[in-house]
Amino acid sequence: MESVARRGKFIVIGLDKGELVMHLGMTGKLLTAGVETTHTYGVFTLDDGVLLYEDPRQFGRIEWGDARVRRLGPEPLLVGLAEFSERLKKRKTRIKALLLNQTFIAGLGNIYVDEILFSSGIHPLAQASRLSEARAAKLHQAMVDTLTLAIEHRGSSISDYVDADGNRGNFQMLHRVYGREGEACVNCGTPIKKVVVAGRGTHYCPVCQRRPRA
DNA sequence: CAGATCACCTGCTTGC
DNA sequence: TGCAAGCAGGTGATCT
Repeated sequence: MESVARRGKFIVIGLDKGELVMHLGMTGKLLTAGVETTHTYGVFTLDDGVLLYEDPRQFGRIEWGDARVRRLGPEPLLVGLAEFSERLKKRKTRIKALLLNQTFIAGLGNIYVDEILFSSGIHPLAQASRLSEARAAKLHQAMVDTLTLAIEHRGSSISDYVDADGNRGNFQMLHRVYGREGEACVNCGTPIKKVVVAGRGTHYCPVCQRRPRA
């Protein structure tokens, strides 16, 4: 093994034979300690130990080559406001669906999209191309701030997620809309709503995130 | 081509 | 208590 990198939700492992690209899906885990279980689908022998790949739901993938990675959009913590805003203008779809689209921007998942939209006061059904410059700027800032804070808290552990050492994250304690249906909005007290957008559970405050005009 | 929906799989929670 | 239905952090095939 010569290198390990991340791009979006993919882990790229450089080997002398080429690149091994992994995606953990929803329940995949790569562990440096532990024993094989019925859900262990890969065992990698390292010079100094073993790497176990577990994935109960089997939504994860391990493949050769970077074909998938090359199609990804920019990294959310690297893309500038100007480029982000330009890309938004070209898309007519609903902002929630667009932020989840990995070819638009890489690495955002359902939890973080809901939290980012809440922070920026944007309704999940808002049409991307119709966001004002000011709202696009707010969205960009919320994206950077939310991810930075989540990384500091080592991610969101709701049921399965742990890091490579088996440790849970803490960011779920700071979720303001995700998983809080019916609870009072931290800004205005209105009960948080949950609907389905782009096939995903979508949590938002109906007052702080105004529905766009049709 | 862009956008929307559904299928994929297992396990845990909910409600009767 | 038991069991079926519903739901879950993601994507990709397949429609329109």
